[in-house]
Amino acid sequence: MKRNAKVSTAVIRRLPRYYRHLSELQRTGMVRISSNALGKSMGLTASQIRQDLFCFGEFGQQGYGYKVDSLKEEIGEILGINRGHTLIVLGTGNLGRAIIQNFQFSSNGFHLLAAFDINPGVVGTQIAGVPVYHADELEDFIAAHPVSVGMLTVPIMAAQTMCDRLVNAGVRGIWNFTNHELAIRREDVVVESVHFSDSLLALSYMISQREPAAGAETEEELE
Amino acid sequence: MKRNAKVSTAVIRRLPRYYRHLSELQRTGMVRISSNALGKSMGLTASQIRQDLFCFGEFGQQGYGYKVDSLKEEIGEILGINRGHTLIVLGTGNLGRAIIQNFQFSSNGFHLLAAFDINPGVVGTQIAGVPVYHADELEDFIAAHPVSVGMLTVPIMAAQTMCDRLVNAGVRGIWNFTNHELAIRREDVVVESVHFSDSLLALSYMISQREPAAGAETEEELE
DNA sequence: TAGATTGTTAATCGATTAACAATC
DNA sequence: TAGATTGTTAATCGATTAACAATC
Repeated sequence: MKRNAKVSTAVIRRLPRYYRHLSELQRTGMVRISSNALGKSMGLTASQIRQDLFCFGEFGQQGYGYKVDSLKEEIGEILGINRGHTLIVLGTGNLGRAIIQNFQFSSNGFHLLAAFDINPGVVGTQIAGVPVYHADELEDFIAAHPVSVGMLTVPIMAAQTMCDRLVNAGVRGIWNFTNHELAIRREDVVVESVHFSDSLLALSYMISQREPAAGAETEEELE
Repeated sequence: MKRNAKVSTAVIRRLPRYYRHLSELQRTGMVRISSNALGKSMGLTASQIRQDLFCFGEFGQQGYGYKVDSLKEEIGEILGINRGHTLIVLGTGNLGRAIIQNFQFSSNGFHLLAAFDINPGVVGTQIAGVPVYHADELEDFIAAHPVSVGMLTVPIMAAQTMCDRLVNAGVRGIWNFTNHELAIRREDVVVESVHFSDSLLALSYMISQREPAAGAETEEELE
């Protein structure tokens, strides 16, 4: 991979893992690490790590390795953690509420501005300090506050409509937790989906591989 | 990819997407589909789809394409949806509760048996009809009921301990929602992690690419 | 039958790994 | 200095795409 060439999604998907592992190393007080040691702890080759970093610049020192602190900072910079990104939540059902209450938006570089819902029982309240507005106010809010990302935790029936409204209002990205495959026309808006069911089905496949096939016990009779 | 050769993770990750798209097509009443049309709707090439399916067998008819119903069934079979997999939930905080209440376990081939917690306020209650037991009872429960997968929605501090207990008790897979990178010794136990922060950081990277760099507006002054 | 589309092999492309000079 | 480890190019490996005979 030549530097400045288009970075592959494989590399992009590893960047947050690097960031997470480096944060962990930092917490344990480790000051420096070699590509070899980092690779071993992450299940990657040293070569791959150096190749990945090579896409973005030079972050190490020959004969020494990488300073944990500064490599973490650099990767955070690449990921856009210091860009002041903002986020709003669409849908404060169980999942939306759970993520608002538990997820560390700020340590991932996002400022959670507000949530939106249509349920009169929650509109006007706060969830973990985050104000909940009526969905009717969405466009006005975005016009008044720059919003980088809209997080979708609405019922699947409302997903595409709310997505369209977010895109039209000018958000840069959609963080989609619904099971709907969102259709986006604009080239400059990115969708990132968290599909729980894809994840569980992949796990289902993997554990099924080491099991006797369903109904295999009857094979004996057939022989 | 030769048939019966080891199936790559890239293929495994696409299988649930096929399943999801075929379910969607089925819902819209579509009876047959060609690899070409399916590819177009999923953003894949027809070649890739046929190559993927070739790993597992022959599911289409020359000159006709694939029957949506039966291809969905076949892929479900490959994913292990009909194997009677079972699941328990560890940790009934916001996230655990949200997933218990919202996620369609049964349509993904899993039977949700029970949840476990240590909070006296929830132990002994039910969540969406699922009984909540004390974590102390975990091993006894698994000994009495075959459990395929343990879902981890515990606080990060408890993640590794509960993971170890699940593995020792004999589960086949861990569905990990904590931010902890679980260490597993046994070769025959699979971990599948849903890392919200990896997902959001990847999105952060993608939206940052099309923005002026942070502080770019000062460059003018430097020239 | 003719047209369409699969199953499957071969070709291409891209990602990972290996190698090593540069250098701390 | 000698040893270690990076940055970077080259080699290898694997995944995707192309091609086409088989056949519905």
